[in-house]
Amino acid sequence: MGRAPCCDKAAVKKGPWSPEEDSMLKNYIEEHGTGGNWIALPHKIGLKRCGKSCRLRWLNYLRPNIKHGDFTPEEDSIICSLYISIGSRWSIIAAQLPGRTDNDVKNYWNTKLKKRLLGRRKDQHRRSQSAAAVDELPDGDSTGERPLSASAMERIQLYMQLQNPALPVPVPVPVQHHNSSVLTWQQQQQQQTTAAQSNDSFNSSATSSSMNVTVAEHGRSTSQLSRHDRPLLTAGRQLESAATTASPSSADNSNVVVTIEAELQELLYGEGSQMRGGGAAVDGGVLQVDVDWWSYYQGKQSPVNSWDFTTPEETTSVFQDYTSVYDI
DNA sequence: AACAGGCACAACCGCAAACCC
DNA sequence: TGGGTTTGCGGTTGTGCCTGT
Repeated sequence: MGRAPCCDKAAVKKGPWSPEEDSMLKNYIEEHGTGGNWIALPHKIGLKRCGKSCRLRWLNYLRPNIKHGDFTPEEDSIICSLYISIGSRWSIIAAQLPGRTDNDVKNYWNTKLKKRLLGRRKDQHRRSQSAAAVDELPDGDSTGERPLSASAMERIQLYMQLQNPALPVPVPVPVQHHNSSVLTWQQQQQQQTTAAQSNDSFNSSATSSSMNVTVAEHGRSTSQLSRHDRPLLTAGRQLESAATTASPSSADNSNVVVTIEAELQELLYGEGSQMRGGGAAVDGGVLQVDVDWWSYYQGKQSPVNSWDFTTPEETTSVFQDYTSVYDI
């Protein structure tokens, strides 16, 4: 006996929404709100739709102030930077882009940005080679090691290619236990749990203060946080924890992140391109980076980031967390 | 003009986390 | 505190449009 379905699938309409359905849903929510129960909502309205479908339609399309299409270079830059920093956390990335939804960002990444970034280096390294290697990886074993996710692999691939296009595309190697500085997946999970438990109040950390800014943007104080905001807090915790568990053995590449940012802009917009008067420029073969990017992370510019990377070193540590585990 | 393939976007699905009783 | 319910998220699929042949 499986999980109970969230709705009666036979009695529920699927597929594209009609303008009539849109207006019914929009009018009702604007007048009455969601009532705190999406499952019950379609019945109240008289819509033959699943509650989840209503929620998605509202959040991704009908909600006020939704932007569609035409991402700006600034948005491109934020998406790429955050993707490399934290992976496919689309809701978090979208939270930094006012008016954008996670679905929008995800689609934009998958259909355009990823191809733009990886595609430019494709001539040098056949991606099929790495794809085959990833396919052959085991699904994990009894020791609890987790295979590298496609997202993480992609990020490392991007990173390695950006760092040195001449290198072959890396193939992840499951962690060996000979190096005490390298944490297994289980150990990291354990440490993250411990870190979360020892930080229950979550008030005095940098994470909390930056969270407050984000929440304020939505017109609510921290005390008014609903559970819908908490994934952000959880993500902040996880990132904070990941930063502290990063391997110390691979410490000194604090400029990696800003270098990635600079190169991202080159890949996206061409060599020597600059944004907002900042970004990267190539000077005598050495990348000169104006760290405008970090002002996002430090709350100096809007939109403000919603977690607690306060230095490039911390984000770099998160990246190290991925690379160290797989002996890359 | 017809067809195939690619692309972009909307929508769905399954799972895990959070909530509530 | 445990179990059922709801929500949110990320991955995947479906569909319509566009472009090239």
